[in-house]
Amino acid sequence: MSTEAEPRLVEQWRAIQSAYLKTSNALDRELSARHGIGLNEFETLDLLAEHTSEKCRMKDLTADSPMTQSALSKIVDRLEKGGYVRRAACAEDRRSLFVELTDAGAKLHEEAAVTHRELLAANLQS
Amino acid sequence: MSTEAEPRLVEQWRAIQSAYLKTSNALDRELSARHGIGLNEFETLDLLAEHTSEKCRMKDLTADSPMTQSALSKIVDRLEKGGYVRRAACAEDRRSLFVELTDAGAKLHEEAAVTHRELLAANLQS
DNA sequence: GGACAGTACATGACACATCATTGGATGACA
DNA sequence: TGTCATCCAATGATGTGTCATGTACTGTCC
Repeated sequence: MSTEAEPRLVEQWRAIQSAYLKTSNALDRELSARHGIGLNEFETLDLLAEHTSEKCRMKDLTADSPMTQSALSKIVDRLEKGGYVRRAACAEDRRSLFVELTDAGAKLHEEAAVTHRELLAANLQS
Repeated sequence: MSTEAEPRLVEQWRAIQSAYLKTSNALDRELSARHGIGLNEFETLDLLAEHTSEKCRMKDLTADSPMTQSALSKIVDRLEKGGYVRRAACAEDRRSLFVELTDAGAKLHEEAAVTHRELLAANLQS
């Protein structure tokens, strides 16, 4: 709240902003070039890969992702069209849908994860 | 490069991502609600306000902003339509355009800057 | 001074995110 | 059981960003 704190906040914000934009642009560019998916697609695959033990509903994705429900629906559309993901009916609650990685999706995720980590290493100071 | 460094990188990345998205969403939302401009519009006004001593060409904006030249052209369109900014011919180089804050633009910037700092304080840990 | 590469900005086509809404399923309660 | 509020997911309209390109001007080099 003090007036003197403000310049530091603005600096801190610019640092975050710059780090985020630089890194996410690099990630998006390289993931697209090497694997044909954008950053948001990759992160969705990543969520699915973490959820491997339990079935993952659309609403679980929505809960764990910063993206909108609407956006996730369209991302899953694209992933499904690419054959990386499959929507499966949910017997217990017919409003819900399970989303599962296909084998191709698991493979893609594994490969793209290498690129992902590589770029984080290159763009973030450790 | 070491394998052990990777989890830390991923954590660091998620922290940046989360801080950025949370803060930029809050900024965008509040700036829109209270002042009718988005975050990128505000940051463009901010650049113009800093450049106050010298005239600012479109290309200076492009150099100082993470945005694309194309995006800036459209942002300036919107700001101009709102009466916050004015494009002025540049006699020395007729390809160039000066971009100047109008009085309304300076006033808007001043007001919005308060909101901006307030939200930074609320969203960033200091 | 004429040709031409390079620069400054605008614009059109396109990608993708959000918001608002819809359709269908569920659960609670009279 | 019928009604109704709520929930899950998809979809259409819209806004805004990028890329590729167009238009106009500049400066250089012959």
